[in-house]
Amino acid sequence: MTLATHAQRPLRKDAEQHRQQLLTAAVLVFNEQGLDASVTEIARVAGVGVGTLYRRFPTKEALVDALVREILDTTIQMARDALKSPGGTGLERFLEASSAYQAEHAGYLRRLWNTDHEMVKTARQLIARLLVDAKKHDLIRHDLTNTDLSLAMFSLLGVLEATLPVAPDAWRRHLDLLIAGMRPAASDLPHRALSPATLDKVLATHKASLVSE
Amino acid sequence: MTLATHAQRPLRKDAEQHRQQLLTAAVLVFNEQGLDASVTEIARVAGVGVGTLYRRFPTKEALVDALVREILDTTIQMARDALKSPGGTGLERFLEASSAYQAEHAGYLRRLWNTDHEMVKTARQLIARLLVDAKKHDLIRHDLTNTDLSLAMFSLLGVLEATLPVAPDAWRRHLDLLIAGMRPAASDLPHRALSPATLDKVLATHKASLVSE
DNA sequence: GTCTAAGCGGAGTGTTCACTCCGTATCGTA
DNA sequence: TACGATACGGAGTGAACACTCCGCTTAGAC
Repeated sequence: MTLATHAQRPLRKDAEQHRQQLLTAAVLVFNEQGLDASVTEIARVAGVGVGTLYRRFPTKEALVDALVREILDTTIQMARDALKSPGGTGLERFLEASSAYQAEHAGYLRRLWNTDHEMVKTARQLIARLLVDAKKHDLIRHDLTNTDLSLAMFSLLGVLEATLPVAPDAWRRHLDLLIAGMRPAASDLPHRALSPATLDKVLATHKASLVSE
Repeated sequence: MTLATHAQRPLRKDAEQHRQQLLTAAVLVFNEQGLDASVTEIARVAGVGVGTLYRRFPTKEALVDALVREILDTTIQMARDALKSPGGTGLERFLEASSAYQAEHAGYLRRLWNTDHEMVKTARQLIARLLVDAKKHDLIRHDLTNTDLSLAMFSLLGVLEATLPVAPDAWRRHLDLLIAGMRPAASDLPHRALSPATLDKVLATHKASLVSE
């Protein structure tokens, strides 16, 4: 939860506390109002001035980035934990746990998979291992790919964004459906999966469009 | 494609033409830049002044509404056509056809299911009939509900929004997965489906949040 | 051809943001 | 306790946007 990332010299005690208050407030406000929430509002909720916010985070973008790192951090940890699950059940565990966690941060989830950071690569590699493991135990159909799982994430995001305020658990039912579709079956899925290279391009482009607007 | 909706007295010939140009331009621009695209840009692409745009559509919201009606109109027609399909295959046909069509209007799809208009009710009733028919022929699992289909729509929207510019067909693969999950299976989906009433509330709230921001 | 209701363009208006600047306050060391 | 480095607040700035207003233009009825 603390997510250090201290650069060089540690912050003064009060400054560090304000930094934490800002991060907490940002989570709260973004979840309530979405990414369009104003920085002024975040500062207000945190109980500090906008000046303080901007001394700690040079742009609004940087603030969101810090939150995203925090999510990625937790997600990676969840994937690592899931790898210890017996009998190839790790993937399903991970999908459920990470969705539940992400449901609490849906306000800025779109930024999650669109960062260049090493962390995204790490997360995707871990998930790939979960998929291999699940296939090995015949819990998941063999024609399912890593890119399919990425699409499934976007799909859950779409459901989350639509339902969260009113039906905070609706994503569970949808995940049920997705997992049912992932089970081994007599015939392969009709269309070809996205290539990893294409998916990378998707993520890169998506990021660009989020920034430009 | 023409979507009359003339109020009382017909528009002057040039005015009607400008109206069409504006609608066409709006589709183009919203698809390229999303709903945040500026009204000025739409007018520019249409080759008219902003004044003209505002004489035809009193607010930006009204312009989007006109586009949404156009999509709903087509979607309803597709559902009607699908009902004529033999052997309970109508639902799958409809899901594919309407997704393909909606992929060309992804820029403002979020507004689709959030209008109060009679058309949404009509569309949902038709889709419900498609579902009943598919179940009758044992093509779709019996514990699947209408609200599940709505969630599936949001899910596809999430995929579309993320992939469209780079991989315009990615949604097909995801739809494959969804449909695979909808097939009859030995056990029911673990979690309970959303009630229709809750879904209605979801849509209403979603709309409100779109307007306020 | 004339006349007028209908339509037009785009500068202007008010508002909302992200972000900056600087006079003041506080931390923490000696 | 004193003092410099660090941090603070929030008014101010410029840009972007939705929407309005009004002097000019044009369609189309006679």
